[in-house]
Amino acid sequence: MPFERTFDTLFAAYGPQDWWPGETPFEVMVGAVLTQNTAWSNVEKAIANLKANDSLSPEAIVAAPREQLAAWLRPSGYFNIKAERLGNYCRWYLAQGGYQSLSALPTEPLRAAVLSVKGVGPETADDILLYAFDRPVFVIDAYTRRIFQRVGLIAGDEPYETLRGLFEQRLAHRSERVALFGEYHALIVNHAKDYCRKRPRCGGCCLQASCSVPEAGERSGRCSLVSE
DNA sequence: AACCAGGAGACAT
DNA sequence: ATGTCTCATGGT
Repeated sequence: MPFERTFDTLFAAYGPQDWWPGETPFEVMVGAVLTQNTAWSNVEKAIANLKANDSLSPEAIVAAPREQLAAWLRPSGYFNIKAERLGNYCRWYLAQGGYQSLSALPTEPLRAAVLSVKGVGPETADDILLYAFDRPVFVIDAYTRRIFQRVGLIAGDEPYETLRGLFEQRLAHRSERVALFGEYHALIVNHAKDYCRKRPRCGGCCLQASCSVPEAGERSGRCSLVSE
């Protein structure tokens, strides 16, 4: 059960992550779009701008002029593209009748619907499904590919859907899958932030026996999550 | 001062 | 199906 053992290793090292950062489902959705290829610290500033202008709602975002929205989103980078994508998402979201209405859909149809929004790809969609709609989908990001490639469990270049299916099936027997998947993805990202990013190019994979997650305060260990 | 961050779409091959 | 380019701010 390598997939479960990896989770146990990370959980033992870091404990519960209590993700996603965001006070409401809608804030989670906004964060999911804004964090595309972007550091979360930058996303926080953009969300703070929306809040400061009482515009963290689909209605306000749809009503805002593109220029205004782009200005608010500026700290999160790609602000013109993200203003467009966030606008697309909010118009779709309102047209579908909002959270309650969407919640009535089964997981796969809901996922297909979210994916139909231009600017929402598989990872963003799964962030939204998992953390805003509490659906048991496994999020595959660049870190996940890198870690499990180095552990030797995947090739690393499989299509997104292939990996999502693999992870979900290897963990299909577990209960509380929404909580498990949510913690798992959070732990992987946290591992990259709090450990790997501080030790770039250390030469191996942190999750192998020869490169285990160190005890708190320990400085040794090897990791190449941030690599080449 | 390069490097890269919790990707996705357009386009060519 | 599979590569390459673009988009952009901010921290290390």
